[in-house]
Amino acid sequence: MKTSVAKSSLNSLTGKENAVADPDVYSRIYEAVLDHRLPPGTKLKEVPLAQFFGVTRGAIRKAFSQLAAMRIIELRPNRGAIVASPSVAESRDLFAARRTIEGSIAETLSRHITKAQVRQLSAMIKQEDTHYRRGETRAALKISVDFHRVLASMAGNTVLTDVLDQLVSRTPLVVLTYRDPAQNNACANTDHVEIVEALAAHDADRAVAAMTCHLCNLEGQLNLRDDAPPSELAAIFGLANATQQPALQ
Amino acid sequence: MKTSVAKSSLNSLTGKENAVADPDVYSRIYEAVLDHRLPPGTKLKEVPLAQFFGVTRGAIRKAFSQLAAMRIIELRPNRGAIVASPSVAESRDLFAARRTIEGSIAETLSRHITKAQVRQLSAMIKQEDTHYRRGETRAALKISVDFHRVLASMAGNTVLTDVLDQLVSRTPLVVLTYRDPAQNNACANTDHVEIVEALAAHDADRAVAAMTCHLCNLEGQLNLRDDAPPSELAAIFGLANATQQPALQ
DNA sequence: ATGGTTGATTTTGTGCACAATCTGAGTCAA
DNA sequence: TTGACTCAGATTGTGCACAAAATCAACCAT
Repeated sequence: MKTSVAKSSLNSLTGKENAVADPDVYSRIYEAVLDHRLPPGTKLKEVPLAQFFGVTRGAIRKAFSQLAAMRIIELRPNRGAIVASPSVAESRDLFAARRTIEGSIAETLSRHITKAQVRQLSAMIKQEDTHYRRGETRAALKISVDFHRVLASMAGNTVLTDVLDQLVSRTPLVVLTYRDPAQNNACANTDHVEIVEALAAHDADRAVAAMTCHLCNLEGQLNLRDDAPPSELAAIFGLANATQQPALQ
Repeated sequence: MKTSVAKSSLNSLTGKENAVADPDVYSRIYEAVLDHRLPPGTKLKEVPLAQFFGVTRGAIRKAFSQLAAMRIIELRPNRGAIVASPSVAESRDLFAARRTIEGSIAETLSRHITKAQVRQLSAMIKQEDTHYRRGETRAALKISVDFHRVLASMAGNTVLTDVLDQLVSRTPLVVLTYRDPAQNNACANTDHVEIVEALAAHDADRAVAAMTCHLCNLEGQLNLRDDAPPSELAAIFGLANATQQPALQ
């Protein structure tokens, strides 16, 4: 098979790292989860994945470890990995945490944002818009996520940037899990425009408000009612359900 | 040797976990780093550690992986692990991030804190104080750290709690690295009292101010001047220095 | 039917041997 | 002395075989 060939060529390209997952394996699983090709609750078996990617179980294991750190998958002792199914409470907490952190980032950045940075952000928004118009939802979504990452890195606090990266990475999974099918997610591209305008005007209050509002809008588009009385039970059921019919959804 | 005996008994107690480090190995290394028995820059070799702890290299490796995720150690491909030596900029960012997150936590908690929770926090402060009076600095420091963790969990946002846990865990390493020897670190126990009082009074603004002030005080006790012109060079030098003379510091 | 038990099969976890890589002392030439 | 080169020893990375555990279906008793 071309298993060993693919592997060795990959290694020479990327360089192996101690306890750091092969970035390709990591991102391929991550993308699959975000594409809903692997819906929440799906069991991830090591051997099939290793064979499919042409790597050893060890490589899969490392990727699992990092995906679990990002809360993209859940690692259960002796029982393998499943795609995470974030609860309603956890999803709400995630957005609340993002409001806190990104509010702070918007405030900081509004003080020392440069014109070049404003241009870069505007370019991202334009690109995002182009993808949306062409119906390339996935590409647009990716840029939309990157927009927040870039914003964080521009603010200059590396610790907050790292922390936010974890939160931003988890968000698409939440969105896909609780996206309201009735509601068309006209992703608030105008929100991003408003944020950049406020930043460019060096108006901290307005920037924070715009960011908070944007995140609230995003959360508001989701179906995050915990009305179901046995909420925990429902989560378990949904989880077991997905495990049994992973290919059907 | 009792290697295998110690290992199997440990396993039966803790239960092995997929890609999750043995908690004992993890915390023993963590404690050693925080005790400055392993100063920043120290090389951590797998085989000696494995022999010392009576576990296999695999167990050490998993612990490394998690310690690296917490930024307690740094993992360099093919070159092993060293104790992290946080830069001045990173340390400042860490405190800034904590102010953001813990400010939010204080604000949230000030709204729905219960009397029982106030009692619990007061008890922790009292215990911390007792340890300080007895000169048990290490025990006191541990409670002091836990105080912030408990505060976060009381606020109820699990995502923010997790995120803050990472930051809080890294803080002692920063403090030990940049502690000003001249300044006696009369750890601001009174700060904690003030925070709890503000929370108990349901005064959000005062609680946020108290928390921010506390973290600023903590940071202010450190020697975080980046006056050295080649700051990056200084970091590298300090790092290499520590690597070569790990036992002397 | 329902609940519990057993055992074959699948899946995850781990130890070890070997491969790949790095380190540092030694050598030599400029 | 400085710099480049080489090579032995030390250290990290990985694949595989085996061990441990969970799963699932079949079976039995109630």
